[in-house]
Formats: sequence, structure tokens, C-alpha cells
Amino acid sequence: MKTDTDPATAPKPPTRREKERLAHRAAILDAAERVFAAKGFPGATIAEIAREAEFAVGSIYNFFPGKRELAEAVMLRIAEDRVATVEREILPLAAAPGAAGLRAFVRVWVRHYADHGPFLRMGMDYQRAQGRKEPPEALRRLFREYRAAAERFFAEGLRAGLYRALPAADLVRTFEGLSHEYLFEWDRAPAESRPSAAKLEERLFAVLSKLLLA
Amino acid sequence: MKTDTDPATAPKPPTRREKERLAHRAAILDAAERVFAAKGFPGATIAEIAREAEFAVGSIYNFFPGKRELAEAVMLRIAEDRVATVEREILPLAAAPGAAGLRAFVRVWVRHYADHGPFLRMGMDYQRAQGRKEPPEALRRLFREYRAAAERFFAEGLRAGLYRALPAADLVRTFEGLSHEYLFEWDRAPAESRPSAAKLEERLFAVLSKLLLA
DNA sequence: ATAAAAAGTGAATGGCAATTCAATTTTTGG
DNA sequence: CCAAAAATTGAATTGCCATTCACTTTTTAT
Repeated sequence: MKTDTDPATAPKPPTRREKERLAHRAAILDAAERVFAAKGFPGATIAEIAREAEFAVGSIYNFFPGKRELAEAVMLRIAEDRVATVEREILPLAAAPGAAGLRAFVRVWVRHYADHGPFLRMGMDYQRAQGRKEPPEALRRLFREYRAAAERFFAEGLRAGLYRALPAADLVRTFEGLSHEYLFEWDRAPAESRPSAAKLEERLFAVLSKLLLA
Repeated sequence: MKTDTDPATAPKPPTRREKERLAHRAAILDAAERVFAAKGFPGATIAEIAREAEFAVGSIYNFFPGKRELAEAVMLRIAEDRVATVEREILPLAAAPGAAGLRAFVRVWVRHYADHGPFLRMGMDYQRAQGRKEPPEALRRLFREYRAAAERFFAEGLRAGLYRALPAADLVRTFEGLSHEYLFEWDRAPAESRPSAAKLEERLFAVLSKLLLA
């Protein structure tokens, strides 16, 4: 095999056309996230997503093979963002003195939820819609990566003596369970009585500190 | 008003016919719970529920006005059972010495989940299916009752000095959040690697004890 | 400039299931 | 036993989208 000028492995000169295609794809994903979040997987229609994205129905199918794959692509984008954020912003603080790491972790979750909560609430139910298929491998991999990063975070904190002596996996479950509970309650609340994200972060952090810190 | 023989307020002599109607209704609810649990709200069809219940499609509509109401009726039955169980088995143990109350609470949750988990996972998403309507008042009331009972449970335990000093509402959230986390993980696990309900109960109780007990 | 390729379009198609309803069977009250 | 009421039935109706595809417009390459 010639590897010198093989176009298949050539670096990557993204042409204008390619960049535009990516931008269109992203616009469709944005619209899809909004519509799925508002209507849920079964309630969302391709027609509405197309209208929201200002494309024709048929164009959606130029980018995604079908409704399910579109929803999966939205989830993938969110999951990638989450993993990247945790690895970039959270892991480095795992053994930081005091509760700096825990606080940062809480902050990231609250932000993530404020951004994507309604879509995430629709959650994985797209699955059940028809065929019971597993989520795509790429998505499952990202879930595992997130989980692994979170466990590493708590394991390092444990080693630094920051947390109560529990298996790291249980610390993660506690963190996740509590976060979900508060965040669900938060976005279920009517807008007028919903505390600010900052207040929520404060309260969630307060409880988690009492429960988890050594 | 005559209250003596007013037929509208007469005690209640359930005739054979009425009892049979209730039995049929219950059979339909059983079938519906199974099918909804297996296929989710959008994936379940009235035809399949009818087949499973051994009635004709049309008969389902003699008992319930539509698919949504059928799902709501299933949820109502489950919620009633949950509230009744908590009030009967759990509340009396609120201030029991040691962790007897907490353990009983965990046991009830695990049982409840083992019985109804797959249906509950389908959860409230039936809502989003179409019209964004609120769940029916009766259901909301039961949720509030459950929540109130749980808070009373922890408040009494707090007064008896059993739990770590946190607001009762936060104790409830911790209990719920942790329980959900473990139970979801449990029924997501492939059957062959899923621990027995007893093992699960043990592990969940162990973590909750460490986190919540004074 | 022009032909071929790529993108974009939206009306028409097709399948699926919720719901209806006219006809049938069963139960009840007399 | 009989007529009216209640239950049951399942084929036909209906509405709703996901998906397709023949066509138009835009871009690229020569």
C-alpha cells in the first residue's frame, strides 16, 4: 500500500462545501434537540423538526437515515460534550484540597442539565419506541467512559482522604442519584417557583458535602 | 335529605354482575401492565393488550375511554398500592429502635420495583406521547401522599435521633435518589448477572445506613 | 461555459394502529 | 319464556406521520 499520497488517509483539508454540510447538520441537530425536548420522541415529527431547522422534510434524510438515528445523533453529541467536560474540567481537580473538586462536579452537572435537561428527560425512551434495539455502540462507549471518569475522580479523592470510606462505585452512585433527584425536581417545578441554577447548585452541594465528605 | 334508604348512598351490595365487571377490568389492567412494561407506551398496541387479556379490541373501550386513560389506570393502581403499603408497613416503624424502619423501607421499595419496575421505567412518558397534559389529579394526589408519608417517616426518625441532622426533605431525596439509582441499575442489568432481590436490598441498605444513620 | 454531481425540495405513498359502531351474544327482571 | 339492557365482538374507518422519489436548484470540475 502506498501511504504517501493515499487520499483516504490524507490529513484533512475541510473544503467550504464540507464545512457547510457540517453546519447544516449541526443546525438540524439543534432543531431536533429542541423539538424532541418539547414533544418527546414519539410526539416529535420530522415535519416539525424540518420546519424548525428551515429545511425541507426530504433534506433531513440527506443527513440522517431516519428519526431514530437523528435522536441518537443528538444524544451522541450531548454525551460527547459531557465526557469531554468531565475529563477536561473535573478530573484534574479530583484530589484538589477541600471540596473544590466536588463543587466543580456539581457545577458541571447543573450546567449540563440546564442546557440539556428536557432532552435528557426524554432519555433513552426513544429505544422502546419500536424495536427494542440496543443503543448504538458509540453511545454505550461514551456512557462507559463517563462512568469510568467519575469513578476515577472519586477514587483519587478517596486516596487523598477527602471522602467518607465507601467504595468509589458507591460514591458515584450517591452523587448521581442525588443529582438526578434534585435536577428532576428542579425542572419539573413550574418556572415561576424554580430557583436559579446557582441556588440549586448551592443546595445540592450542601447535601452532597454532608453526605460524602470525610 | 332522607339518609335511611337513599339508594344513592346505600351501603353497597355488589352484585355478581358488578363483581364480574371489576374482575374483567382488573384482568385488562394486568394485561396492560405487562404489555406496557414490555413495549413502552408508544410501542404497546390496544390490539396486543386485548389479545393478552383475551378480550376483543372493542371491549377494552367499554372499560377505558382510550389508551392514555388505560395507562393512567395502571399507574393509579400501582400508586395506590405503594401509598397503602408505606402507610401500613413503614410509617409505624418510623421511630423503631436501630435501623429497623429504614430496612423495612428499603425492603418495600425493592419489592415494589421487582413487581412493577419495568412498567415504572416506562414511567410518566405516556404523558409526552401526545398532548402534554398533566397527569390526572388522582395520580398527583397519590404522589403527594406518598411524599408526605415518607417525610413524616424521616421526621419522626430524626426526632428519635436516628438520622444524621439534615432536613427531613433532604433525607427523603437521598433515600429516593439512591434507591432509584440502584434499582435502575439493577433492572437494566442482563438477567444472568443480576443479583437477587435480597442481595440488592442488602447492598442498598448498607450504603443508605452509612450515609443516613446518625 | 457546460455537463455531471451534490443538495435541496415537498407532494404523494404506505403502513400502522387508535377508535368507532353495527351486529351478535349474554344477562337481567318480570 | 320474553323483551330490554348490558357486554362483547372485530371489521371498517380514520388520521397520522415516517419515508420515498421525481424534480429543481446549486455547486463543482473540466
